[in-house]
Amino acid sequence: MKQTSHDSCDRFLVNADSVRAAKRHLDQTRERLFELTETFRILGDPTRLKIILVLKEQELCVCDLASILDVTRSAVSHQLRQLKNLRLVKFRRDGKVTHYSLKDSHIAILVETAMEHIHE
Amino acid sequence: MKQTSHDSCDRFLVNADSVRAAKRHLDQTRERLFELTETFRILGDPTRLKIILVLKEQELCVCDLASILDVTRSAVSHQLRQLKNLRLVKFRRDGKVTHYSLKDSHIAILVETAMEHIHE
DNA sequence: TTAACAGTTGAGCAACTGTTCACCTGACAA
DNA sequence: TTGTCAGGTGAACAGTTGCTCAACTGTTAA
Repeated sequence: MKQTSHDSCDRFLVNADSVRAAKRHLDQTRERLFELTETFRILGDPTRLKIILVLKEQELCVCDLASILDVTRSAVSHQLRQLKNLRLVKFRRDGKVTHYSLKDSHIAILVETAMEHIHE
Repeated sequence: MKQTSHDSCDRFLVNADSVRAAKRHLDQTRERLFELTETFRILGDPTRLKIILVLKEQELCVCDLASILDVTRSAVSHQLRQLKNLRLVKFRRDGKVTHYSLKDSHIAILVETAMEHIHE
């Protein structure tokens, strides 16, 4: 059976109020929804999550991050750019070396909350 | 310049202790790290996150979810399977209709924590 | 100047992912 | 039985993504 994009069903009219309420509820959080998804998406990659986890403990340079995660400096740099774009990390130049650290504690708190709630 | 997989640099020996400590720290959370990443990855998709957000408020059937999210029932069903696999949602058959709801409050708390910490 | 090094960047590619489509199952009503 | 509806499923496709490679910038030391 062909399923249309709207995909309304016979039950639609029965639950019309609930559905409308849910649509309204989603619409109200629409602005925040994008950055919320982005934040989770960024943390949903093993390399990036590991970067956050180790930066949560100490400031580190790209070279050390590459050594710890066992990937190339290039790979780390690419991922750090994404973390910079989302303003999750900050950096400090010191001669040839660039030291990275978490921009604020919000992301660390989020990861810790997730860890607490995962092994239920 | 060729970057090896291990990508050790001259600074390696200087920070050897920090690097080793970070590696140990990562290794200790290794078991939990997979499910942690999976949880964030699942929430990092707009369709799945919206499903969680509306199920947080009320129990809903596939048909209504499709109507609310404006996608096909098939798309909703595919995503619900992933949420079932991660044990984030539960369902209740009632004749032809399957009602979905959140399995427990952990995921809702996690999403709420994220919302609080995002618009800092 | 020159060489070495830390880090960045864009292109390319292989792997993954979310959606749609078509078809199927199971429940219910006629 | 037959038709209809809610929902599930696999194949296929288009779009995305994370990595590697090669080349580049900027800094430091010889």
